[in-house]
Amino acid sequence: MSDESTPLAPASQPGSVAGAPSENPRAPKLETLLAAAATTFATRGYSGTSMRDIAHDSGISLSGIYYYTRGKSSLLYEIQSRTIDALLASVAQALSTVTRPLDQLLQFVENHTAYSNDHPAFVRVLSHETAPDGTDERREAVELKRNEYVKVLRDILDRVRQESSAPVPTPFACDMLFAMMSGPRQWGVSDTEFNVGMASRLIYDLFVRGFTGGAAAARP
Amino acid sequence: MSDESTPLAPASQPGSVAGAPSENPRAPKLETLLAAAATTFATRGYSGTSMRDIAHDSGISLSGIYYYTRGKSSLLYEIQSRTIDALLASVAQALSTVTRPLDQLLQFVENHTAYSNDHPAFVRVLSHETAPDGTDERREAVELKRNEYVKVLRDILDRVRQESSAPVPTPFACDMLFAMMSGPRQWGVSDTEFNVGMASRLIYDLFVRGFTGGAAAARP
DNA sequence: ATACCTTTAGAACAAGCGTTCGATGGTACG
DNA sequence: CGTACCATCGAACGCTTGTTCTAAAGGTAT
Repeated sequence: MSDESTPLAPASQPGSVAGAPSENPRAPKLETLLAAAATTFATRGYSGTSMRDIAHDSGISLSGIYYYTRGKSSLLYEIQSRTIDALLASVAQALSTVTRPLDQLLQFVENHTAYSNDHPAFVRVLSHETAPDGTDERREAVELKRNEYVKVLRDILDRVRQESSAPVPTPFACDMLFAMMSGPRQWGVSDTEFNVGMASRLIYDLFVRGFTGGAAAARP
Repeated sequence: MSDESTPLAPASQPGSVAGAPSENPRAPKLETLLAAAATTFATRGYSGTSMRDIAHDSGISLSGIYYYTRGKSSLLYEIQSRTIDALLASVAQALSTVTRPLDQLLQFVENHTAYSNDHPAFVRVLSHETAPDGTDERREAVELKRNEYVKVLRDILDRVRQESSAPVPTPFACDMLFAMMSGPRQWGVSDTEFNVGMASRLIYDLFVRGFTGGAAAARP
């Protein structure tokens, strides 16, 4: 059913870290293309974005895009896949430095908020957009890894709950926290701008005080 | 510039309340149409929804739609306009019953959560979708009323803050609370299903305990 | 039966869509 | 110089889009 004619690129790590570019010569332009596509997807939505829009925004000609990617839905998949991979990797590294549940929670919040602040378009596309093309094992793969990411937070919350006998059920609290962290804001875009550290600390404080019975605080 | 040839309908109240249908004879079918459009917009997105999709889902023929509405973007505007009007009306009524800030906050949360639960598609379209057609005074009208709705909550939070000397800035807290209330959840759809009252109470408790220093509770 | 108004739907339109094709210029190596 | 390969692009394809046109069916009053 599926034609895997062009190998097209094994895909390096997503975090836009300058690693070893010698492996795939056309990787850097792919990166540019994905960044432009992510921005346009994030602002206009997947269905609201045409390939001509992406061509215009990326500076690559319409037909030139197909030299780097297999099509529109592949662009979306690549963006989502790289983003969730990067989130999983960076949160794993962040969590390895602390052990106490509340400290791990703070690490998770800070890591997620920071990444969302650094790559807003990518995170927005990951959490808000979905390919309507349907029958795809690739979408399921992204879904799987996203559940993995959610499970990391849920496990942390479970441990926090055991320590402090929190009254709010864990899955529900998990949803609430993700909702708080998933900027940009939908309703009343607050004119006051915070730096990333301030915002993540506010979210952490607000949530932990509400989740546990008021006994907050964590200091690594 | 704008052609207002067809009067088309002064539009009754949105809450799908059976009032006096004698005023506009084609109102009931318009209601059906809007409901179908809202559901499809909510699931497939505005750009991802074709007029043929709406025709199929509503049971009205493609060209028949244009007898009831002026076009696709008018459908979106009508949905959003009616929804924000209904939200403003119902929250005004709910707030008139109580005076203490914390009680008003609880009323707001319960009202918004209940309405979102009763008309999920409409609220989702209101908060997530935007007409890309651009130059429209109608979009600005919706935006204005939405800001009005946000201001209601912000004012309540200001009063709560004055009473309890909360450490979190009000606009930020307002965004957080809206994020918590704006279901359906984006990340890890919690398998546990609550009834509406339980969910709104959980959100209220979680938020108030985090916003104020832990002194929660309100009982009307 | 005639005239009129409301409501519906099939057919068609131009514009825009994702995607493909063939051709072009540019290096690298014989 | 010639050949092969890589990167790139304009033009075009078939299809879907939102919208309009035209005609006809159903109902009621004359």
